[in-house]
Amino acid sequence: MFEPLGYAPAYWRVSEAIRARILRRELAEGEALPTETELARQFEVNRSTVREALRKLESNGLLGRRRGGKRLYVTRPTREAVGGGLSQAFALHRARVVDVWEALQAVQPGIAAAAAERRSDAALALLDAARRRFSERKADRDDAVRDVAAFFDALGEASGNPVFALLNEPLLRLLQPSLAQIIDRVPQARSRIESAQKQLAAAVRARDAEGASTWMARHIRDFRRGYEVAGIPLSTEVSDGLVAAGVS
Amino acid sequence: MFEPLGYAPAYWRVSEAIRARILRRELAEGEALPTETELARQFEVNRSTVREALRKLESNGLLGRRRGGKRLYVTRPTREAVGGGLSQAFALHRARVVDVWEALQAVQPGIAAAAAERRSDAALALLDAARRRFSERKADRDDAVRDVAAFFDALGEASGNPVFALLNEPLLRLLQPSLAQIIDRVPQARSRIESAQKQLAAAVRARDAEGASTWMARHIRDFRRGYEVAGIPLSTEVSDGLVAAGVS
DNA sequence: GCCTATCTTATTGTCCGACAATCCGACAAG
DNA sequence: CTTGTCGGATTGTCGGACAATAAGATAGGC
Repeated sequence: MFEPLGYAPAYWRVSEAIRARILRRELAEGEALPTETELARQFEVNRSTVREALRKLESNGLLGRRRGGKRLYVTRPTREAVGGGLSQAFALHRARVVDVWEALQAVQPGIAAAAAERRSDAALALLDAARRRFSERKADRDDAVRDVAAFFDALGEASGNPVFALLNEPLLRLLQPSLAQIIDRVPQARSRIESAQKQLAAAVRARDAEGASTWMARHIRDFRRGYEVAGIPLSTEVSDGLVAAGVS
Repeated sequence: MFEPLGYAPAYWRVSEAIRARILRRELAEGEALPTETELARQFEVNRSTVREALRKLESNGLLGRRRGGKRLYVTRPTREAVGGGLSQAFALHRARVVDVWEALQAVQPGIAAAAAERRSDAALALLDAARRRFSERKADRDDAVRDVAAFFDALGEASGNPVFALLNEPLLRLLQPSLAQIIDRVPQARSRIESAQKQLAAAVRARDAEGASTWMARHIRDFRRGYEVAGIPLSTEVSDGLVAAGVS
C-alpha cells in the first residue's frame, strides 16, 4: 500500500547531482571539476563524502584525469571503459561463446552495411591499415588477435554510428581468448580471415552495403566453423580476460 | 621511448583486488562481503580508502545491498544497471535517433529469430502478457511506451541469450522518449504496433525463426516511418530520460 | 514449540582534522 | 626558449569519533 520512503546516502545524492549536470551538459566535456574541498563546501558535506561520490562517477567513466594529472575532468565514457563494464557484465551473466557469436552474427552485418554506406576516406584508410597489420604480422598470436579486433573496431568507427562503435568493443573483447585458440589450432584460419577482410574492405571501399553485409555474415559464420574445427565447445563460458589486470 | 611508470592509488588497487575475486567467482553471487573494518584490516589500509573502493564496485553493479540493508553483497550487474550505464554513454556520445534505430534494425531481427528457436513456454507466456498489457491499457501514453519496451525485453529474455537480454535494455531506454511522441502524434501507431506484436508472438509460438525475423524487421522499419509521420527529425540527439532521477 | 517484543552489539554513514606527496604555475637563470 | 627552483594548492591516505540503525541474540507470550 505504501512505497518505501526513499532514503539515499549523501554520497549517492552528491554523485547524482554531478552526474545530472554532466548529462545535461551543464558541465562540458574537458572541463575541470571544482576541487574536492570546493565541492564539499558547495554541497555542505565532508570531503570524504565528496570523494566517495567522485569514485562512483570515475568508475562510470564520466570523470577522468589527464595522464599523471591530479585534477578530475569531465569526460565521456571511452570505448574501453564501456567495453570493460559490459564484457564484465556478460561474463558474470555466464554468457557462452555461442551467445557472443550469435550477437556478432546479428549485429556485424548491419555494421558492415552502415560502414559501406557512410565510410569516409579517412575511415577507409584506418580499415586498410588494420587489415595490413594483420596480414603482415604473422609472428605473434596475440598481436594477430588484437589486429582482428582492430579491424572490427575500424568498421564500427567507419559506420559513423556511435552505438555501433560502442557495442562492438565488448563483444570483440570476449571473443579474443577463443579467437586465439582458433588461430593456434586451425592452420587455415589466418588466410581465411585475411581473405574475408579483403573482400569486406573492397565492398566498403566500393560503398557496396549489400556486399559488405553478405561478406560479413559469411565471415562470422566462418568463426563458428573455426570453433568446431578447433574443438572449442560452443557452450564454453566466456571470460573477461582482463580479470588479472590488478597490479600486485 | 619510455613507458610512464605505472602508479595506482590504494583505493584503485583495493577495488581491483575485490573485482578480480568476484570475476573469478571466488566470491560467489549473493555472498556477503566482509565488513569495511575487516577489509581495512586485511588490506592494511584505512577504512575511508576501503569505502572509496567499494563505491566504485557498487556503481559497477558488482556489489549491491538488500532493500534497506546495511551489508554489501556480491551481485551481478542487473539489466537496469547495465542499461543505465550504456544509455548514458550513448547519450554522451551524441547518438542520434537514427543511430539507435539503425542498431535496433541490426540486432532485433536476430533476437526475434533466436527467441523463436529457443523460447520456453514460460517465456512465451511473458511475451503474451506484455502484449496483452499493451493492447488493454489504452489510457496512459507512458504506460504504453513501457509496455512496448517490456515486449522487447520479453523477447530478449526468451532468446535465452544473456548478451541479447543485456543489449536490449539500453537501446529501448533511449527509444522511449521518441516513441512516446510517435504514439502521441501518429493515430494509427498503436494499432500497427499491436498487430506487429501479434504476428511476432505468433511466429515465436510457432518456433518460426524466419517469420519472426521478417516480422521484426518490418516492425522496426515501421518505427522509422513513425518518426517521419510524427515529424521527429532523425538527427535528433537521444537523451537519457533518467537524468533527473536525483532526489532533491 | 513458534512467533513476537526487547535488548545488545556490530556496522555503516558522516564528520573532523591532519599530513605527506606531488602537481601546478610562476619566476629566475642559463 | 629551455631548464632549475620554489611556494601554494590539491589529492591520497590516515586516525579517530559519533549517531543512527540493521542484525543477531535473548527473553517472553500464545
